[in-house]
Amino acid sequence: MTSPAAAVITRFAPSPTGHLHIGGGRTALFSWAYARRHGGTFLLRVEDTDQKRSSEAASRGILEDLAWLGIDWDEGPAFNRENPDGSTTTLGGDPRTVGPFYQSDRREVYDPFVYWLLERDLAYPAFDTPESLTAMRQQAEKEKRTFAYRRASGYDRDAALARMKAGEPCPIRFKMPAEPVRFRDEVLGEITVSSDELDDFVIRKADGYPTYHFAVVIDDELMGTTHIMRGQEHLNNTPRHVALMRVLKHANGTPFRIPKFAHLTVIANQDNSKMSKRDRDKAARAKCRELGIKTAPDVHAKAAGHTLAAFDAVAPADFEKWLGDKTRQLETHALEDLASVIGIDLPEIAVDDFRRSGYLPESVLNYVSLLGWNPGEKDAEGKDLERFDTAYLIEKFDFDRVGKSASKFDRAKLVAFNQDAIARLTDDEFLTRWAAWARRDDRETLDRIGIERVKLIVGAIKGRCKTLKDVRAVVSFAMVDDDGYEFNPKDVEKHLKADGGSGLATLAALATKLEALPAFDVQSIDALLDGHAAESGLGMGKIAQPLRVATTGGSVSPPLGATLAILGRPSTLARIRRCVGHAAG
RNA sequence: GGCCCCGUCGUCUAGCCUGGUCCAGGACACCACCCUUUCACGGUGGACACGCGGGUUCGAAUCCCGCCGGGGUCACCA
Repeated sequence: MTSPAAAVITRFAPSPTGHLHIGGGRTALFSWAYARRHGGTFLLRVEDTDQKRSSEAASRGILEDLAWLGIDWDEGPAFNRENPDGSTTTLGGDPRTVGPFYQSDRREVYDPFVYWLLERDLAYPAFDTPESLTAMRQQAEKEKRTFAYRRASGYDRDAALARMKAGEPCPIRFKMPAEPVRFRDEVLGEITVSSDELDDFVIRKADGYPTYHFAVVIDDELMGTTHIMRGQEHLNNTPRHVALMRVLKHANGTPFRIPKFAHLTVIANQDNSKMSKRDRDKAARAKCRELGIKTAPDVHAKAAGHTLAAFDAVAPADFEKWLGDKTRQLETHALEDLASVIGIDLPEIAVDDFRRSGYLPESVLNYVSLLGWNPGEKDAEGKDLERFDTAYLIEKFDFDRVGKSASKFDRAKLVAFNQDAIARLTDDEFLTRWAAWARRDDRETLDRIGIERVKLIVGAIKGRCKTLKDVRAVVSFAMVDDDGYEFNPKDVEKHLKADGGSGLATLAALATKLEALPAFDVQSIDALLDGHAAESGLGMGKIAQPLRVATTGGSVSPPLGATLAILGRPSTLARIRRCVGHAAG
């Protein structure tokens, strides 16, 4: 038995300002895996102390993102996750009564610690104006040294306390001890920061809310966190937190513990810029500029065949503002509408972006866990082991194999992982997964093709899909009306009219046979085609390509059995008839 | 700019701690060929890296120093 003191408690503490970023997803994954590996507890805490930027919707979105990934939290906000079998599992809860888990609901938790510090002059109210703060910063910059706010030498503590007690709003700052801070990071090693670099940072804002620095320290202590994993952008904050932990005590005199830290590297774009939600808007904006799009009507002018429902919900004036303002973001679906019109793939940044693009959670998890970590094991062929599931991750994950250098996100490799994961799915699994995905993210294909028709040809199309979204492209020829597509002139020439119209003759013969075929399914159609090839002495190419041109307009489509089966007999025959007429006329 | 962190193929990385088995291994991407009714899939093969300069050593991707390069951070945001 492990003693309670040895139990591992990890947490993920997002701030709800939008969907979960892929980097946050990796942090959550590692924290979760570490807790699972040690039979510990993984908890979720929502850091919503910034009233202006936090939202209820974003919190819910992050919970959903985590649940979709399959990362379940033992403690934290309650969430009902729907399982594939239709049942639901409730995530979260508060068995140790360490909640609530929204920091905005914990305000009264922080104040006693603030007062405790205040009484001992380890913290103090500050009354600087924003102007004087800016002036100090500029002065420091001019002198080429780090700006670190320190309490002025003439500070009148009694007067300041009196002003605070009189109700004057003011931030409260922590009085940073003068000694350097040294701590050990599980991945980076020993880190030392001179006290010159540390400031008397704010622990409680004038609005009464604790700052992030204060709330994390208090909450991690109260919730018993033993291991803190977070992005490397927090590395510079850690000395502040450690300094606080060293002086803070509970009411009964017990000092705070110092948990173990592990700072994970940043995930960057290929050009080394930080992956940011704005990258999606940036990509779309650049393409609009390239195409000369300046107004909403310009978008409509190019919209042939594309739905613009979400885009049209955006006021034209707002769209124009968006075009000229790098800091603006378009609503998710509006942006996707726009992207399909201008013909670009938006870079996925948030977990939800990957979900909507049709990636499987297991491949996202697998790929992302390899960014900055690797198991260091070989597979049966002696190659580095790269493809694994979360059970394996849980079994192997530890800090000693976490990398120190930043990594770039390579979408192509993710795609390869996803393609592989899809290929390993059984036909039934694929169908179930696709249907569940399409219900949320591709209603159009689901409605127009329908699960039953996809089922007919699932075996033939599964291997052609790199993502679930690709089903749409693979069956797109079946989504148009029988007279709703063009015949590619070059293909008509090459496969139908050449050789004195032999392709057309084949088409006519095939139409008759197809009409008489007892069962119009993939196998029967393939058998019929094989039979015709043997009988006529023609190569398969001479048979298949004319049919493809006739039924899809071009020379590229899934294997013919599948192509014709999903169209169904009436459409197939109607399309052949139309084509013959077209080529003859 | 100050401080902190990092530096192996285009990208993710193994190897580095405990120097020789590394004229550096794997994966993705790329190129070629094969398979094939198209497009894909698949198969086989190929090209591709130790940032630079010193030092230590019989021997350095591995240890030390310097330089250069990249990233992070400098809020009453988290």
